[in-house]
Amino acid sequence: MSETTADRLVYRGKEYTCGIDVTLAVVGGKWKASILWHLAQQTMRFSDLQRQFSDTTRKMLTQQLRELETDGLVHREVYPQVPPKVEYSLTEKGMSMYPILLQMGNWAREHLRD
Amino acid sequence: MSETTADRLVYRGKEYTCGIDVTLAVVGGKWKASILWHLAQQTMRFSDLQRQFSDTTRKMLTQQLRELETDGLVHREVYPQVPPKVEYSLTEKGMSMYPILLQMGNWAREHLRD
DNA sequence: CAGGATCCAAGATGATACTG
DNA sequence: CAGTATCATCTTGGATCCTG
Repeated sequence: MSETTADRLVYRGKEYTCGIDVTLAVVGGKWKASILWHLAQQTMRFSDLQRQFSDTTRKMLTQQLRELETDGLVHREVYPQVPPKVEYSLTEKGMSMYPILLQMGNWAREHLRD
Repeated sequence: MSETTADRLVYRGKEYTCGIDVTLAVVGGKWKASILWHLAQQTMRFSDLQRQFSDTTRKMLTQQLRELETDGLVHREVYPQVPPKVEYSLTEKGMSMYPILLQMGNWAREHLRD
């Protein structure tokens, strides 16, 4: 992330009005917060994630994981064997997001009673 | 927000896998975080917000404000006069989100260097 | 001034089939 | 097992015009 003029931020070629929006761009995608939460509990194989997100297509899951990997929050470890084995885990950067995710969860429970 | 079975949450008719996703649904919309941040600084008229978000259409701004109002984060005060005057401010619930927004902004600055 | 209504383009997501 | 490719669809966001 780099700063330009008058509080404008640039991250990966896109402009944002504030850091909050950058964070939302990184963790706000569909399923991303959930993925991060699950990976914070334990390293998981792709098939484990598929089980957790049974109503999500493989395509979406893969896509979101790739983006999280690109942003450096998730590490993807490929074991060169047949059948393939791929494990996903959080990087330090990913871990650093965890406390904020917890607070977001708590906020919903405390403030959004129907 | 209410709980159903196996960690499933329901908020305003939609199902979510966790509270984090509910929070993201509420504050993750386009411009919403920015709107909340600005309103945390001061009450603003619609025209003030238009100036701040000059590259946003009235339609989008109105839509996002309406949703924030529905979710109880923003208060909309209409003054019955001609020409109309409408002021937007944060509710207590909206204010309660502010610390988390700040943390999200800080996280981006600390962890997302290009 | 502060919007609402309508139509359309673009982007995000889903279904399905195929692969090393 | 862990994907990719392609096509269809559903949802968002923008442009434009109208109103009390």
